[in-house]
Order: sequence, then C-alpha cells, then structure tokens
Amino acid sequence: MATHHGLDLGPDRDLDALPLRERKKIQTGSRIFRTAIGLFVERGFDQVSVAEIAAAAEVSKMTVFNYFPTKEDLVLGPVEQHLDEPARVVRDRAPGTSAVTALREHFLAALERRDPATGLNDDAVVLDVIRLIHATPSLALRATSAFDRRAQSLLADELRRQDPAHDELTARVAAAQLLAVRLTLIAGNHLRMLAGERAADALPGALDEARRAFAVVEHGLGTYCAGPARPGAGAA
Amino acid sequence: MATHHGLDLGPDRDLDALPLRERKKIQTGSRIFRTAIGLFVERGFDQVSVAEIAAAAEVSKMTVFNYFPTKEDLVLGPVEQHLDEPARVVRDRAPGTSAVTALREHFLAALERRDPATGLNDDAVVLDVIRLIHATPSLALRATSAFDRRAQSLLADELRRQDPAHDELTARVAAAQLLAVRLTLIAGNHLRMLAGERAADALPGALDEARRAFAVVEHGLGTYCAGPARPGAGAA
DNA sequence: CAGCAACTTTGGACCGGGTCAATTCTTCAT
DNA sequence: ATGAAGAATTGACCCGGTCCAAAGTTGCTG
Repeated sequence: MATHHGLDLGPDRDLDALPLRERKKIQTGSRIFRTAIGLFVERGFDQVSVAEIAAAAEVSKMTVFNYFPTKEDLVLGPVEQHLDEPARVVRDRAPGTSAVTALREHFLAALERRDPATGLNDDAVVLDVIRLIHATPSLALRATSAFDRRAQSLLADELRRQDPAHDELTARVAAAQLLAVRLTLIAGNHLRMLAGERAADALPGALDEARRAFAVVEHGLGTYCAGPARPGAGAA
Repeated sequence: MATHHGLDLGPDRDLDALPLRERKKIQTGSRIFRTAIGLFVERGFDQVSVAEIAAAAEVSKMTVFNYFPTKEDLVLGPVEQHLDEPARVVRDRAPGTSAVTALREHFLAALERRDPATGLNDDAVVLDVIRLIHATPSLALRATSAFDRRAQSLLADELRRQDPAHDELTARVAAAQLLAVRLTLIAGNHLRMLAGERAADALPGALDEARRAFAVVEHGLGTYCAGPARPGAGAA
C-alpha cells in the first residue's frame, strides 16, 4: 500500500528506477499533499483555499484537482483506502471462526502493530490528520459516514454471501453492529491520542476496551441500564 | 411539531391571527419549500440550482438561504428534527425498563402509527422526500451520518447520565448499536416503500423485522456466521 | 539529432453553493 | 403623520469544482 500520499512515510523507496515521467508525477503529488497538510495544520482546513495550496506547491489549481478529486481528499484520501478491509477479513477468516471473532482478532492485532486505521498511532503526520478531521465538521462527517455506509454494504454482502441460510435482515444488522463497534473504538483511540497520550502507553487500555466492546456485540446488551437513575442500581 | 416546512400538510392552520409580518414569513418559507421539492422531484436534486428555485418562488437567491441554511436543508430539514428522540425515549422510560426494551417498544409503536421517522409511510410527499434522498448521494450521506453522529452522542450522554456505575465505553458502544439497528430498520422500510409496497400491507413484516433486529442487539451475535461458506452449515 | 505522438500542465472562463455589507421596507412609538 | 428601529431582502463577491483549448514535456523512432 505505498501510495504517493505519504501517510506511510517511506518517501523515496523504490522509485529511482522508474521512468522520469512517473517519478516526477509522484514527486508532484507528494509535494502537493505535504504543502496542503502543512497549510491546513497551520491555519485550519476551511481557512486555506485550493488556489493557495496550488500557489504554495507551485502548480496550477487545475493540477491539484488532477491529483486529488476534491479538497477533502487531500486529507481523507489515505484514510479511505481501508474501506473493504472488514469485508475482506470476514471473507478470508479460518473455517469455524465466527464473524465477531474474526473481526475482533483482526482489530486486536492491528492495535498491537499500531495500525493508523485503529486510531492508535502517534506519528506526527497521522496526528496532524486526526486533529484536522476532528477540528473540521465536514471532514469528520465524511470520515465516519462515508466510511461506514460503504463498508457496511460490503460487509453485509459478504455475510450474506457466506451463509445464504441466514436472512438478509440479520446480515444487515450484524454488519451495522460490527462496524459501529469498530468505529466507536477508533473514535476512542483518537481521543486518547488527541489528549496527548503516547500510543505505546495507551495500548493496554485500548486492547482491554476492544475486548469488552466486542464482547458486548457478541453477547448483547441484555438488560443494560435497567433502571433509570435509581441510585445504587448498577449492574453488569 | 408544526413547522413551516409542511411535511405535516396543514398549510394554513392557525396563522390567521398572527401579525402580518409573521404570516408573510411563513407563507414565503412554505412557498420556497414547496417550489423546491416540486422542482427536485421533477428534475432531480442536483439538476436544480438554488437560483432557479428562487426565481420560481419569486424571491432572490439570498432569501432562500435566509430560510434554509443550505440547499440540502430544503429536503433534510424536517427529517433532522427527530435527532434527540432516542435520547429522550431513554430518559423518559418507565423504571425497571432496559434501554433496549424502551427503544424497541417506542419504535414498534411508531411503526403502528406509521410515523414517517420509521420510514414506514406512503404519503405522497414523504415518498417524494425518501426518493430524493435515495437518489442523491450527498443527501443520503447526510441523512444517515449526521443523523447518526449527533443522535449517538446525545444517547451516549443520556445512558451515562442515567447509570454512572457503568463505564463510558459501554455507554458509547450501546448507543452506537442501538442507533445502528434503528437506522438499519428505517433503511429497510424505505426500501419497501420505494418498491411500491403500501405502508399498511408492509406493517406486519416491518414489526417482525424490528422485533428480530432488536433481539439481536439484546442477545448478541454470538457465533453468527460461524463457518465460511461451507455448504449446509447454516444455523440460527 | 529531428520530429512525431502521447500525455501533463496551464490559464482562463464558467457554474453553483454560500457569505456579507448595504439597501429597502414594515412596524411601531411618539 | 413621522422618524427611528429592525427585519427582510438584495446584488456583489468568494470559493470549490469543471471544462476547454493551447502550450509544454517526455519518450519513442527514423
């Protein structure tokens, strides 16, 4: 997954052997991306116009749109490359493993390796992007919803495909729940990182949260919150 | 909830006794709304410019934005007035009732009375709006996500407030799940309506789906979809 | 090395959504 | 009636995004 966006910062890995044209293209894309993020971090997403980005990166406005379909993609492009992951994980899981288990284990493993997709990553650029998303309503909207809608449809299809004996409703509900819990965990991790916690320190807590959250999906809410605000009525 | 948007079509109910200025305002708002929906239905949301709506409603473009913050609000404004409902239902429920039960019963009751918020309503105008939302990506995005994000935060706060003994994680996960299942059911009902089914005929099926979906939230997915695509491995 | 073909880049014109300062009109107190 | 207060309204403007023809690069080929 070595995109030119540079979120996985291997700036110039194997591109020395490429034709000059391709190389230039990658450089230009990377320059636009870095320039844009820099300006966004400095003054805020909405306070920077595409024209400014173009000028700062020494290209024309049109060229910016040539590399990134929309202004938002300058920030969200890298993030949205993982949309098909949940569906893939379910598809490729070992026989006899439930969907919940497969997704839980995958998420726990991703946490261990500090995958940016889990939100548990304190790399400087990643943090910049997270901060931007949280500070900009339109970005936050797209980061959660588009994510969710598309991924949900893919996952529901996969669940339905795998087990045609089940009805469609259950597949849709299951997909919605599994992705909802995933998104909740990611949001929680984002908050830890934004609070300044180091990823390594936050790992144990994040793992614990993930296990408990998936357990809720697996065993249900039951009679959660059975009594409204009656003192001393707490229960598990 | 008698807004001037006119989704509940009482065009001129009790506004004869109002000061002239207010009356004119309501008339103008209603005229803009009806004109816009008409044009949208006729040619599609993206194919109608705000300038056209303004011209057709005999006002200036700026006036349209005065009544509706954005073009999307012309369609979604009425829909998004129910964002705090789930949190309210949980807050006002009878003692000893679990959150799941409260929301399930509320949703079932809303289905019975064909509340548009459940998606199970075949009124002409409501259907127009549903069709528009489904046919326009940007509207679909906002209808689901913004909806969800805001409502989710409210519900999580309410759950946390009611039972401080529980941890925040569970509250957030519970809110996410409860709203995810709600949204899934609404989407399902929308599909029935778009397929041309009559609301009255679809009611029994919708009730059944709602009961089963909430049961999943209550009791969990368990080992749902335990085996990947092994023929004859279906289980409940 | 010349030159052709394919592809980028560019500038500019244009469109639609959304904002702002200023203008016009209704309302109301004197 | 009349003048001040304040709201509704407006036209001018900005920004994101698209389209087009023209100019510039690169890479291949004779």
